[in-house]
Amino acid sequence: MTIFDELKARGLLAQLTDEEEIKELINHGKATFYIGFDPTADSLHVGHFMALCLMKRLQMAGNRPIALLGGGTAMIGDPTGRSDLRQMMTKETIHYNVECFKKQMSHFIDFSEGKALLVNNADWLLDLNYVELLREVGVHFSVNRMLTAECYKQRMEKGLSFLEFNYMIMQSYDFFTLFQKYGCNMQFGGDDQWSNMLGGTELIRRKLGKDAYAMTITLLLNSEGNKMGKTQKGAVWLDPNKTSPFEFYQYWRNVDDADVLKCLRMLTFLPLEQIEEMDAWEGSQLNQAKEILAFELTKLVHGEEEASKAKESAKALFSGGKDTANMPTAKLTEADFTDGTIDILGVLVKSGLNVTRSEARRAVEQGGVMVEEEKITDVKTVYQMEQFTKEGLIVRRGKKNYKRVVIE
RNA sequence: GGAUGGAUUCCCGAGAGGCCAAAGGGGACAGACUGUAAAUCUGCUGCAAAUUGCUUCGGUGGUUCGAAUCCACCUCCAUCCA
Repeated sequence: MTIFDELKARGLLAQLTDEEEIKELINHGKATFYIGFDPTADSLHVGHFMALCLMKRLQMAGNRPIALLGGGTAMIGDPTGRSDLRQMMTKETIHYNVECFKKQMSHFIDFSEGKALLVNNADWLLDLNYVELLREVGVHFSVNRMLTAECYKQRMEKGLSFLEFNYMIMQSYDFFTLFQKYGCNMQFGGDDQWSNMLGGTELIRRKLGKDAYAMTITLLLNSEGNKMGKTQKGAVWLDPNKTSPFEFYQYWRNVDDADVLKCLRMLTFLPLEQIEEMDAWEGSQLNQAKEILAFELTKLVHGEEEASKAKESAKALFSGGKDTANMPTAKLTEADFTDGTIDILGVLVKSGLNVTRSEARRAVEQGGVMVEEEKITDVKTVYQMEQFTKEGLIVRRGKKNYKRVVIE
């Protein structure tokens, strides 16, 4: 199976500027392609992960990837898919985020010996001369056409600043620059980037009279049409300090039935034949597929050892096992106790299971809190410091939130 | 620059001097049912030393016994005019 067919079979391809040409290039390892990542946070998230996987797949097929860090474009802020202005980030924040991205990316992509490149568009965007840019690049863009672009549509009602309006031009200029500097002939990105990417191919055609290609990958949406990888608390991060391997595992273990197969196809490297077998599974059997999904992804992001740990502790918690060694742990200090005691609300808040005491109180009152498999009904329940030594106490809030609480 | 309308809790959105920690919906959280799923039903949703107290309705000041509600100024947003 060719790489192109595989991508297609996995449902990754969304839009392509020239299917035949792109097929030819990537199947024969003749593509030098780039994917842009704007450093809007200090860690990559699931959306980035998909793009990195695509990079990896194509790299394995002999193509050369360029990871473009948007140190310059982040100064502007991509308005795509946003209903309001992004908060402007300081240069320091952007710089810091760029460094974080670099570190994380090197886990996924082999940058050694020029097999892949890592560049930062701050290197060319920041020194641009305004008037010169307008004359060189600005002439090639029609405002009328830009305004009809999908990515600005949502903003036409709420307002779009001139700053953000220029984002497309910056991204187009990136492609143009990479094309000239590194012979980068293709750009990939999320499907929401389509219009920005077309801007680039158009610019290259107009300025150089040459062809470059663009291809978007399907956005990973759940059955309700929301982007996956987002929780109430925010994104699912790849940084283990922001989203622990256990939480990461649990996120995928808990996807809707309707989304499991799609996720397996799009996110894992499991052979398609194996995934097709799972397609026949029904009902509670899907839980196995979810386990596989969660394990595979955790393995890719955090390594096999962490993945096994996460799997074991999940098993222990939900299937009555005894292994508590790998359960997420919360540490209390002596300062958390008054006269050697702490009440249940204090335990819940200090362990991070609840944010406020009011919230913790509600959880207890509604029968959602268990300590060592025993339901707590009294808000005033008090614990002694000694009870947290050694193994500590296993505290549960709701069905899926567990912490082993120990004293330091 | 001018005119008009607007800003309410996580989001949408009622509220038009006391009965307002603020209707209703969504979301989140908890319970029941389940398969760690979905759907459904129930509860709950500012904070706390919790039959009470404290802080909230864009900001600052004012009127009043009492202000989300009235007044003044300011900030931001939308629409129209320039």
